Amino acid sequence: MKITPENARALQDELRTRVVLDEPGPPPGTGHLTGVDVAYDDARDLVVAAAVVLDAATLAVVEEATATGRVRFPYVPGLLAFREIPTVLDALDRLTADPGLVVCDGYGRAHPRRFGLASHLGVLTGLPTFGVAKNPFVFSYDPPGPRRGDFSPLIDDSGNGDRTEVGRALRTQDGVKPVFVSVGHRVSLDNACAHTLRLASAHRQPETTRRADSLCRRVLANESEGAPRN
DNA sequence: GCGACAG
DNA sequence: ATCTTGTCGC
Repeated sequence: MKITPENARALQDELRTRVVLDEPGPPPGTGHLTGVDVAYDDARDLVVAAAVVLDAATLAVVEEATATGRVRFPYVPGLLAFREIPTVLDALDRLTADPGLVVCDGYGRAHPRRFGLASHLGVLTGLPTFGVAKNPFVFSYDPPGPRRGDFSPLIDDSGNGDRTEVGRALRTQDGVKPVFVSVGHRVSLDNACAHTLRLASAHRQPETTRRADSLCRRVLANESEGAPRN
């Protein structure tokens, strides 16, 4: 059956039962960290995904891969994964290196049904994943302290009086707006935040996201100006 | 019913 | 996400 915005929510509820939340994940500074991101050209119906593997100890680029596809799903808040994941999976498949821990541009558990992009990608690939988003989406938080490393809980208070912690607002640079970290698959929140801080030593956003973002934008620009596609 | 709402 | 130049500051 084709996935539509109507049945996508039910699919999320089903896939959510496969998320693993009781593993700490790889310790910071070891193995590989892979950033994934996507860029769109809606007018030309094009989508380009990028996967960039970094050495966790040095943050040096180990390998890059991209994939191009057609836009198959509209942007619907809460259903972002269905729009982004097909092309992201293609890009990951083109990697030779072990992706290690995957860092997504968006949410994991911080999602209306606790199954954001990072959770979805983790379940589909089996890889440890977490998400780092630029906005708090529908959640609330008290501003963390002003220094790099300060954080506060990201709260879902949409329920019946409950205030579930779904992630963290994490300050990655002194005096700069925090990023919003949440667990995807097979990683603890503490560990995800530790990785994020290491990856964001020079900028607000983690190096994984910055690298993947610039790569898919670059490729999309080339594809749009008539370069041969694959 | 209407508006808000990751990217 | 995307549309978009110069400009302020380290």
